[in-house]
Amino acid sequence: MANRSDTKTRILDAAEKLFAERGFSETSLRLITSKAEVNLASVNYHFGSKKELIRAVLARYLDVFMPAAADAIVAVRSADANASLDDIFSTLVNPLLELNKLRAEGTTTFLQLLGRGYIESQGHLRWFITTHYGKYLSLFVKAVSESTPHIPPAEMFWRLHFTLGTVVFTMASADALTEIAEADFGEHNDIEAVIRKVIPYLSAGVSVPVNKDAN
Amino acid sequence: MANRSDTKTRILDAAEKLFAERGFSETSLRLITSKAEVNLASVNYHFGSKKELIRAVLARYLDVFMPAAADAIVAVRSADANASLDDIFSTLVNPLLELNKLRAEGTTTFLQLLGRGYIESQGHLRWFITTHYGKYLSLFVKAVSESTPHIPPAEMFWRLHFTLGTVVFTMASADALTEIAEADFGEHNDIEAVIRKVIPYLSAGVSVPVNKDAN
DNA sequence: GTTTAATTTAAACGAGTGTTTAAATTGAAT
DNA sequence: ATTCAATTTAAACACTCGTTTAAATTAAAC
Repeated sequence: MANRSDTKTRILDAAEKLFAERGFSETSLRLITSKAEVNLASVNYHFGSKKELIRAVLARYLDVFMPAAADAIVAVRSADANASLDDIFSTLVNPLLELNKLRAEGTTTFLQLLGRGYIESQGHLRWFITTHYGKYLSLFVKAVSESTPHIPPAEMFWRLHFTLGTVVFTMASADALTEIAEADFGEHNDIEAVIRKVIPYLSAGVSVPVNKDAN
Repeated sequence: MANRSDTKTRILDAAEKLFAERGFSETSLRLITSKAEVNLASVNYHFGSKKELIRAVLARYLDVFMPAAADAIVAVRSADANASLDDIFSTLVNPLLELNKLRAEGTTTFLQLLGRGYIESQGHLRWFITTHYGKYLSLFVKAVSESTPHIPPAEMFWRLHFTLGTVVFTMASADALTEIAEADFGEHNDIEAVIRKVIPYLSAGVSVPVNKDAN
């Protein structure tokens, strides 16, 4: 046993779990390698550095999710050229849930990693995502913008970042929130339930008419 | 010169700026004390520990903002018992902008600190805020809930956390976002403009009717 | 002016970090 | 069986971190 890819995978599996739970900078390589039951130095041997390990962890999900999500959006829009904003957002649900087939808790882990990434990273991760997956992001922005033509581009810029904040923050603390919700209201929510709760919230916010005479 | 409170204030001023910019764990005491031009050990002498310094930095804003915001909300609701959700959110704008009179860039700094706090803290800050300012938070939640009676409590729990995520994330990266917006769309936004952009977004999301037959 | 307390200072401590090194081990090809 | 490259291993390196210590300095009280 223990062929080449085994150690690499053990590291990735342990790292993604810990990164999602506690964030990147709060997770040491020693903690990762002890959970993975591999030697400390093997991280630098297989990945070169901690930064590259972080990128590899994210890439393993993004390489699956991004094309699937793009395909789904293209399909929906060619089936219905006037797909609503809610339709566009809802289209992302299936590609997200498909990640559970990739690995156990895949959807939650991916969303939490995404959240940690956007929250923590100053530069290297943002750069990595926009340069490697920029064309997908453009497609998403285009689909959203064209489904809500009454929102001017500058306003849409802000609203999409509001949306990113909502998703990222919610997912980074999703575990804690579902626990509180269960304790306080007795309703159990899995990750799909949370996603389906957030979509109407986002759709309403992004598409609300701009009040010209504000202030 | 350099009497007792001078050193303390120099530390707080330097710390809040750096904490807001780079986050708590990414800001070392050595960086703070060098910017403040005080000795490294004076942080532990005056504040006891880094954690207590973080709390002191936040308390300096919360002690001003929380009572002012609570008063404003009470005033609005007694003037108009049917104040809308938008009214409630808008009521917070003035207390926020008043922080600019406390210190230069006070509003931005406070909101960014709040964002960093909710993003980074695992326990001690959440505990500090809820135990010291819990009664104000309850008042806010009550005001929001009663302005949107068609949203059941469990759903409101989630939507308020979505809202928290939007605000916190937007503010933590507000500087970067205003720069991009200026470069890409040529429109300059100060902190007040961003606040006034986010309020309609939040109001629409929080108050959107619940779709019973979702899924 | 002397005493006493408060504050500032330089230095070190101990623990933790990512990374590198060089030797040991493994697996496959000859 | 031997060679050779790939991989794993234990150890050390160089650095940063928050915190503590004990001496030096400053300010206040008597």
